[in-house]
Amino acid sequence: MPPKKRARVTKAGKDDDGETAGAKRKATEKTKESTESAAPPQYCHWLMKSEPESRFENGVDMKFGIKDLKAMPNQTSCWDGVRNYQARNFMRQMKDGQLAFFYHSNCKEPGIAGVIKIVKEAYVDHTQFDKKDAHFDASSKPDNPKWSMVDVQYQRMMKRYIPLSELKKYHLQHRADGGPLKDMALFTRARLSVQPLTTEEFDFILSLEEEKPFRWTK
DNA sequence: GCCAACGTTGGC
DNA sequence: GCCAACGTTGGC
Repeated sequence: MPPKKRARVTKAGKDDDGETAGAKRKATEKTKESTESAAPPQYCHWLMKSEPESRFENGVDMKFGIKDLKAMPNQTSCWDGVRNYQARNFMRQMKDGQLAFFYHSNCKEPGIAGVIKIVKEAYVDHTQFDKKDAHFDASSKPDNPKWSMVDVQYQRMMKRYIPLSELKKYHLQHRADGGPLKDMALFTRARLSVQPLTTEEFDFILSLEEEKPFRWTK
């Protein structure tokens, strides 16, 4: 039922519980004496990247901008094609009703285009088994699927587009003065296509909608 | 189109 | 389990 979309992420390693070697090592150290419930911090806001301009991968157009989501039935789509364990694990943490920014990547002017809502929590990404899909994963078996997806629904456009360049200026400024974007994953983990935002980061970015585009003040 | 950053692979 | 080679992301 959920319509189709494409998100793009790297192929990743073979570890079937989905941690990189480094992350796993850390987790093991951490959970040695503490119990299972040494849970990761719970995030409730997200940023999800997708490409609004045409680009062909294995003969398939990866274009899926916020307008494409809005044009879907019920303005809803599954977020398939994520093939990176960190990104997948963040999707598995997502809860029904949480909000995310729809980020336009790999385009003329990258930036945050709008707000979307998680409307279905993580379930099996069927495209991993589809040989014709750009993100087919021959190493994933139906009895033990590797990759998950969520469903998202369009909420609204940003009142104004928030370009990456502007976010970066705030990031640099906040690194110096301790402001809310000082550790934003968009800059500290630039290649992650699904990333968490703290409430402070999310609220600060929303507040930018009301501001004039950033200018350096002398 | 270039290429830096970084994640993954595979030889040893 | 190190690490060089390779592949991908995504800004510019």
